Amino acid sequence: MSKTASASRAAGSSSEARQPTPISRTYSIGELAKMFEVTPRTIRFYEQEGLLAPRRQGQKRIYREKDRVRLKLTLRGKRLGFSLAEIREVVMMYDAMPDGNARQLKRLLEIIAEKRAELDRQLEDIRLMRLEMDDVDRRARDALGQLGEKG
Amino acid sequence: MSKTASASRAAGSSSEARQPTPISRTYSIGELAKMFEVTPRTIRFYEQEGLLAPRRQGQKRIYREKDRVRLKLTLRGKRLGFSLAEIREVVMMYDAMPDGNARQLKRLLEIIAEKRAELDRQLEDIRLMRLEMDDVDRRARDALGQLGEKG
DNA sequence: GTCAAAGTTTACGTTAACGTAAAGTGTATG
DNA sequence: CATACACTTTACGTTAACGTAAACTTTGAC
Repeated sequence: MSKTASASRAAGSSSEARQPTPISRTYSIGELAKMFEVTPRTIRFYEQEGLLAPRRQGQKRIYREKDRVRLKLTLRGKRLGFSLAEIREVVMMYDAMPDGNARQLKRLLEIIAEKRAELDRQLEDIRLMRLEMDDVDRRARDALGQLGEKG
Repeated sequence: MSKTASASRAAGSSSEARQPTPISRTYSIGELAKMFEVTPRTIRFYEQEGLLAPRRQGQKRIYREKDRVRLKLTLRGKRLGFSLAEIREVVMMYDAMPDGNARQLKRLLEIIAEKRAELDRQLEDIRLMRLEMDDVDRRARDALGQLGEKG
């Protein structure tokens, strides 16, 4: 939010040989960190908070596609102002889904509905804030114009 | 964000006599607090952080329309995940506008552009998150349906 | 083998945004 | 006049989300 992080668009070379299993490669913590512009510390912290659960190869953490996706979703949630606790709630429910009982599933639907309502509120907030910024923008340009004329 | 604050819709009695100056009434800190569902402490804190500057009547803080609007904007910014420092930046620039020099005005326009870009990123994040939630929702309902059939 | 790079654990530090408690002031009301 | 209520200042406490430092292991390169 306050990071001014310009989204890094890594240009993939289009001449890569098709992988046999293009979906199931793994990542080190450093790779993920660079990929998402966070520190390894952050990723370990998310694990500690129950948001990630990478395999181990000896001592080292091995991240799979699923982990990468989870990290992506987590960071997206963060950008939208959700707390890690809130994000975990959704993520864990989602994982518990396949064998979930009716009560759990209904709870999940409830949570989803809540989050959706919050997103809707955010959309409205964004809309209003944009209007205000348009106004400020216009005034500033006007003022600049005035300065130019009589300057 | 994590407050589950249901927006309180205060039903205004429609039989109030028309105020002579309907726009320039004042508010106590408690009134504003209730109005926006925050504590007085929060409002005082925002003042301390340079986001509000109410008049005083003796020792007591007197808030005017302008202050109320500022508080509203501040809370909106917060809901969108902006820090108080970021919010202050915009608000103070805005206030310095009328007599602003060209450099300040351009700086303001820059800030506005940055914030706008951030809002756009948020819109995209919301869009993606919604898609994912739609998916989770559908799966959960399917699973519930299955349980109902073979239950 | 050794050196650098990347990884690990443990633990204390930091910042933002308030919460909470104590102690005092002002005023309207029974 | 006493009491209740809303307000004030001062100051220490708390939580989330990491940062940072220290000390150690693993691993590929030379």
